[in-house]
Amino acid sequence: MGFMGNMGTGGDMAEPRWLTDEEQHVWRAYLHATTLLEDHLDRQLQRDAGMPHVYYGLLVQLSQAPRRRLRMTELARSAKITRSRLSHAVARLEKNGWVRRENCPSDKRGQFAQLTDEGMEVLRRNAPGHVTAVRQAMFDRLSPEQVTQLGAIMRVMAAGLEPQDADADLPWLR
Amino acid sequence: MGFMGNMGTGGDMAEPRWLTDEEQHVWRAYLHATTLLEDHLDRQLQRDAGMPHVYYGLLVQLSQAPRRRLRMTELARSAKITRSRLSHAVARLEKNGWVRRENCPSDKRGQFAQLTDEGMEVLRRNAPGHVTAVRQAMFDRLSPEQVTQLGAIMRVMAAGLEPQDADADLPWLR
DNA sequence: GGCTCATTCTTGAAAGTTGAACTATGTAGG
DNA sequence: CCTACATAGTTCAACTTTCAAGAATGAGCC
Repeated sequence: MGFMGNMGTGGDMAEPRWLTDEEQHVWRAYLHATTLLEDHLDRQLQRDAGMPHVYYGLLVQLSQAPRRRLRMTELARSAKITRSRLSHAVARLEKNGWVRRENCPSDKRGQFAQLTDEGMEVLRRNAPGHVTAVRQAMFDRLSPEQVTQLGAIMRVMAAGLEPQDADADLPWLR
Repeated sequence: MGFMGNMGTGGDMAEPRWLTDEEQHVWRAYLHATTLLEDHLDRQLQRDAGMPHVYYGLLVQLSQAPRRRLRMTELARSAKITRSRLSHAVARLEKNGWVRRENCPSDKRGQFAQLTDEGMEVLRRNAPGHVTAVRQAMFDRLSPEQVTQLGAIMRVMAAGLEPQDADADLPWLR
């Protein structure tokens, strides 16, 4: 008996639609691939750049923002992490000298996280290795069609999980 | 200037093949979708079952094993986590009464992790909610073709990241 | 047996994450 | 102005994960 596929009826609980055999296999493959990849990138970046993948992603976001800085909330939103987590992360990156905090003049509650030159340099040094790792794990293994398919699939999933869609199944609240 | 796409040449460092525009978008979508989904499942299970997604996965693995038990190393391998992490996790699950440790008679170093009846019951209670969450996030949003495509893609990626493939690009070592 | 090396699993400390509580500031309405 | 509530960001404690080190057993070889 499984806990994703059909367990048979008989319980007094509402029966969901269990996963088909194919769906179970896809789900398992998804879990394996995503956890292996995230672990792989975490180790690669921890070894080469001295920070986990999420932190590296924060630096990348900042590097692409105007004046290389973003409000904390904005950065948290675009990196898909909580503000609490970001506070800790930025504190650590600041200690490394890769990010600097700045007060927001127009809103005294606000803070900017700004990428320092040193942070930019860390990014420059590690970008080649990181891109290579991503390529070897994903793009060099997939056909062009698969890359396109993956993009479409991931966009659909991400759209369904965006916070603002939390009430998407509660239309009567709108 | 980006750190995944072409940054232009001119550095003294070996230039990797940067990501194309489409690859960058796919990569971004992949990161968003996977982190949003993992966060979503973590919160759902933490709220309903009182444990993170990885721990729930351990119970699922055990529930499908003969006699509902597995050697620690085997469980770690199938769940794609380190033995250290598993040790801590099982300690916690044991404290909850959901897993029990047993000595392996044929190898005195070995330990079995065995799912308790209580653990089985937790699984039973939470399986419907969990499957529903997975379904809403993934299978109910994708076409049958996309599900098949996703399976193929994830299998390719997972295969390339399996530990034993660490030397896959070093054929002269074999 | 005894040596060496591999394997299994655990441990402890440091690092990272979470969720709730908290401070401070902004905003809307009387 | 004042109250009430919302938003921005931080902090604390509890929890989880990682990495390196360690204890115990197994396996091969002389």
